[in-house]
Amino acid sequence: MARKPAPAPAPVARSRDADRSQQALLLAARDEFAAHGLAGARVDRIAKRAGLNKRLIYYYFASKDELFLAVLEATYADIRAAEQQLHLSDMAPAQAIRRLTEFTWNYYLQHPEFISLLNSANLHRAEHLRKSGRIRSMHSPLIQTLGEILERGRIEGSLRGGVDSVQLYISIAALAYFYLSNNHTLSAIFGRDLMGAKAHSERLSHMCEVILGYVLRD
Amino acid sequence: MARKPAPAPAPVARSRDADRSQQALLLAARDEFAAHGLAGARVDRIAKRAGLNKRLIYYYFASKDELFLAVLEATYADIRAAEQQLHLSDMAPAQAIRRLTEFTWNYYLQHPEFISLLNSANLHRAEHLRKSGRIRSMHSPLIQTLGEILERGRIEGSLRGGVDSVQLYISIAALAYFYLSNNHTLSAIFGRDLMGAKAHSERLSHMCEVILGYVLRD
DNA sequence: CCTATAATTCACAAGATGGTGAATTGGCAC
DNA sequence: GTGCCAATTCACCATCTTGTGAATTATAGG
Repeated sequence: MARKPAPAPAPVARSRDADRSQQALLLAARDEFAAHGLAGARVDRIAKRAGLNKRLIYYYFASKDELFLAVLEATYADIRAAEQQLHLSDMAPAQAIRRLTEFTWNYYLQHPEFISLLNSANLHRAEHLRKSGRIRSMHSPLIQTLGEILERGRIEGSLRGGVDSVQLYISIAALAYFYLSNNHTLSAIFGRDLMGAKAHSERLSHMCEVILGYVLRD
Repeated sequence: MARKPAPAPAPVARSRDADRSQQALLLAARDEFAAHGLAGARVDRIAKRAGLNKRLIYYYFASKDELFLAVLEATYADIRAAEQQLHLSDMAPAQAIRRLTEFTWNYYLQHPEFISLLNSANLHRAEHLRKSGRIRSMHSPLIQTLGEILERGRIEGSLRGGVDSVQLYISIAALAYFYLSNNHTLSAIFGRDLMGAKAHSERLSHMCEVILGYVLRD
């Protein structure tokens, strides 16, 4: 019955655990960077949020900027993993594009830190990303899949031809991202709540109409 | 020939000029905030860029945050002034919407600081704007104009019905804004230049196709 | 048990940063 | 020309911020 002590690393709770500490720092840093931007983020606050000594940030990540890069890498890894679950290639072309639109909207909605972090990365001209070989090798495979879907739809006659998959991908992302990223200024200007459940479902409907209205053959 | 000394304030170059100094600070601040964000911006650098003593920032604007607000207000005033020149009501509905799309694209393209400043404002949940009565009274009149255009098009049969003018306005802005705001991360991921002249004209074409494809009656 | 080393804590420094009180100077009205 | 006030300069501070050298402690392996 009783097995011998597992040779595989038994995840016994230790008071010292490098992996756990790094993960805690990464999570705390993600929240801090998302909330305040790179320059507004405070290293002390990250350590406090993680419940760890500030020195560990430099022990594991060397500097604030490298920690930021690590956060970005983890963030991209997360969305890529979620994209993997989509299986768009198994679906009818129009259906696949609707699915991608819905996925994009829901992912951004459920991961507001993703939007904020990307904004910070762009404020710094994506210099962190460009230095990261790890991210450059993480091109979204979605672009190729999307291209195949568009081609399939064109051949079978359900979709119009001449659609650039990169432009389309950017547009789908744009319609969701901008609404969520700029919701504070937009609702200040329009005096209209954009973040209620009803507003959200209306936005998604609108997005699908715009995107499908564009790709569907007349 | 020679007129008498103008009774109106002769804009003789004075070594001391409150208006000129405020304007210089505002411009320098706009560039600094756009380049580094609110937290990343340095008050000393703003003064230096303006060629003025740092103390003047506090003399005229009281604090870094109030200076940021002043920059936002000026920025909004600028785009509102540009929008005034559009005269969309004089045009055929479809033409007006194309015009608005082109205007939006070109304005963002020519005013990258606008994008960066809005991102900073949103990072701070637009708290600056919400405190500013001056901006809350600056609702974009474009929304109403756009609503009228959509209605006009629906009646004459050139445009489809059931289009929400706020959703449409946000979508037009989104397609331009996201592309330009996120161009660094996007081109890092896609390995494709997005900021060349050709890429720009392709993007504008795509935007018009998407928007017009949506509003035009089939 | 003991030891080597990885993980963590501690105390601190060097410089930057937003902000301010008080002195100074230039221009305008008389 | 002179006096007044706004515009500008000067010197300075208190605090915050990233980062580090060295000491300490837990843990795994022998």
